This record gives sequence, structure tokens and C-alpha cells, in this order.
Amino acid sequence: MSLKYAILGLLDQEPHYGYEIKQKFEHMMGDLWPVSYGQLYPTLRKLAEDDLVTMKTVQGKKAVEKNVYSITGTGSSFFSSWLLNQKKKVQISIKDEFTLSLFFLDRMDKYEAQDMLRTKLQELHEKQRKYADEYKLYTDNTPRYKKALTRKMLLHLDAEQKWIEELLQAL
Amino acid sequence: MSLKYAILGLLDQEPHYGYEIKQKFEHMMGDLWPVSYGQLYPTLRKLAEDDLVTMKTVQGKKAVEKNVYSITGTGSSFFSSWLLNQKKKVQISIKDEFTLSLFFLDRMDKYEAQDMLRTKLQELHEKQRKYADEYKLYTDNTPRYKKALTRKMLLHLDAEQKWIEELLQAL
DNA sequence: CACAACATGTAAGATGTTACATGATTGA
DNA sequence: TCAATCATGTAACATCTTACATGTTGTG
Repeated sequence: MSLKYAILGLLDQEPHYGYEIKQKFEHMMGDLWPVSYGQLYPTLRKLAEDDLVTMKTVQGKKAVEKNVYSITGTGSSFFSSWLLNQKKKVQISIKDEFTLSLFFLDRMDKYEAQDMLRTKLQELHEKQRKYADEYKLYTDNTPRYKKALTRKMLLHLDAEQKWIEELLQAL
Repeated sequence: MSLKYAILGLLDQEPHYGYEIKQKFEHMMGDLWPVSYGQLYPTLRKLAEDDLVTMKTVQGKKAVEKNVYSITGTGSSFFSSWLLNQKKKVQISIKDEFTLSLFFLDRMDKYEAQDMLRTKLQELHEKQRKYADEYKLYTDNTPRYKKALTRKMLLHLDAEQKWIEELLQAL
């Protein structure tokens, strides 16, 4: 995924502390892009080691300490060049476990295979309903990016569904 | 990805040696799913440690030794239960670097953002042409799975394209 | 003879998940 | 007071990529 770039992008606007980065990120992403502390804090440390960010411990309320991170000049230009390069690469990945499992579809008997694909279609429909409902609830206040993400999910769910329907017909 | 399951699936049909697994897999997958030796051999060792496969060194032509792997009973049932479970999970992931970069679209000026999306669209069209051409070349001898994979790629490229077109219109 | 293809690996690092561990503050 | 939320981390493991290292065999 590269949480690294997400962090740099947030810090490129203003300094943040770790917990806050997780909150902000997940607020934007909903359940589509979770971040674990087990990845967040080591990544922040690594970024500091590489001099892309600096860390400063500040006193919060009473005895609570926060580690506030700021982006450095190096970090900022590193982020910018990454951002500019994104338009040049197409990185659609279709390497998932379900796709792999279809590799072995020939070994099932016809009805078992059909059942598998039909069950999958149902699961896809369910997900689709879920995200479509979520999408309808969005208002003008919903961040533009969150809407776009959900829309992307819906379009790719459509694609997956269409693919499986084609496979089912071919059986 | 879980190369692990791909290996078990191949071995569930008949024993194979490492090099052969890579050849077979990539013959099926084309460039859509490459496998490196740096992952293959350690994975085979791990599977042997976990008693999901057994290894036997056989003499090939002259001085060439091959390590032939066979699936065990444990391995076979482990694979089967994995296979059965695939229909239950929907794992569409939209967590890629480009999607992340759009998170920061608001910080670009309008024309820069439009340029970014248009460049991306061109790249997508190019990829699409490439896979569409490949798809047309497939014959009755082409493994069913390879066709399905390319078709899946084309459908998801469509989805991605549509998404970006929508974003461009919204700008 | 040179080069492609066959055959097997290791080492280092990137990236991510899950589970564990600790402690303060706020609100019901 | 008890639970939720705030706040920071570590350890173990899983997965994968890239680069390096070694040697044989077949073909033009």
C-alpha cells in the first residue's frame, strides 16, 4: 500500500501526531483502508531515521505525551516526486486468492463449480448493496475523496460480478 | 498472493520440482502473475517444514539434481478446505498508490489535476489495447484459465477507466 | 565456444497483519 | 468506578521483491 506516502501527504499539510494520523486517515477511508498501530508507529520511526520527517515530543493534557511529526524539506520533495509519478504507472492487480482458486475449478465437478460461482455472486451482491447504501447516505459534507473511493469500490465490484457471470455462462 | 496455495494446488495433481512449478504457473498466468525464485524456494522449504509436502532429490540428466515435491495427506486436506472457503469471502482491494495519490488531488491546481487524470486515462487505454490484442490471439488451445484471467484484467481496466472519467467530469 | 535455458538456492529489505503490553483521561 | 477513548509502542509472523551466487546442459 505504502502507508509511507499517506503519512508524508498528511504531514505535507501540517504536523500531526501518530494517533491523529490514524484517525484522519480512517475517517477518510472508512473501512476501505484500515491502518494498524503495528504498522503506523514503525513506519513513523523509519521515516524519521531516513530524515523525511522530524519528531518532537509535546505535552498534551496533563501527563499525556504526544509525538508530533513534521515533514522535512527532503521529505516534501520526496513526496512531490512520488505524487507526480503516479500518473505514469497502471497498477491493476488481479492477484487474489479467489482468482487463484478458479485455477482449480476444472477439478471440481460441474455442479460444485456452479455452486461456488453462484455463492460468490451472492456475496458480491451483498457487498454491493452495502456500499451502494453507504453511497446514498453521503451528503455535501462528505469528503470528496470518500465518495470517490466508494464509487471506485462499486465499479470494481461490478466488474468482478460481470466476470463471474461470464464464467458461469461458459460452464 | 499466497503462492503457497498455488503450489499445493499443482502438487495436488502430481509431484513437481521447483523450476517446473514456476514454468507451469507462469505459462498459465502470462505476465499477470510472476513468481520469483526468491519466493518460490523458501516457500517450498516452509511447506516441507510444516509437513504439507515432502521433498525427494532425484537424479535428472547426468549431474543435474531436481528436488521433487509431493503433497502429503495433511497438505491435501489443507488445500481442499482453503479451496472450499474461497467462495465465502469477497476481497476486492482498492488500496493502490494511484488511488492514494488522488487523496491529494485537492492540493493541485485544476489544470494539473486534469492533466494527471488524462495521462492516467491514456496509460489505461494503452494497457487495455495490449490485453485486448492478446485476448484476440487466444485459440482453442489456450488454457481456459489464461483467457479468464485476461478477461478479468480487461473488465477491471474498464472499471478503472470509467472511474477516472467520472472524476475528470466532476472537476 | 558462447549463450540460452535448466536447476537451486541465499540475503536483505519492504510491507503488512495480529496479538500483546502499558498507561492516562473522560464521561456515564 | 468502570468503560470508552486517547496515546504509544513491541514481537512474531507472513508475504513478496530484488539482487546476488553457483553450476549444468543443449544449441548454433
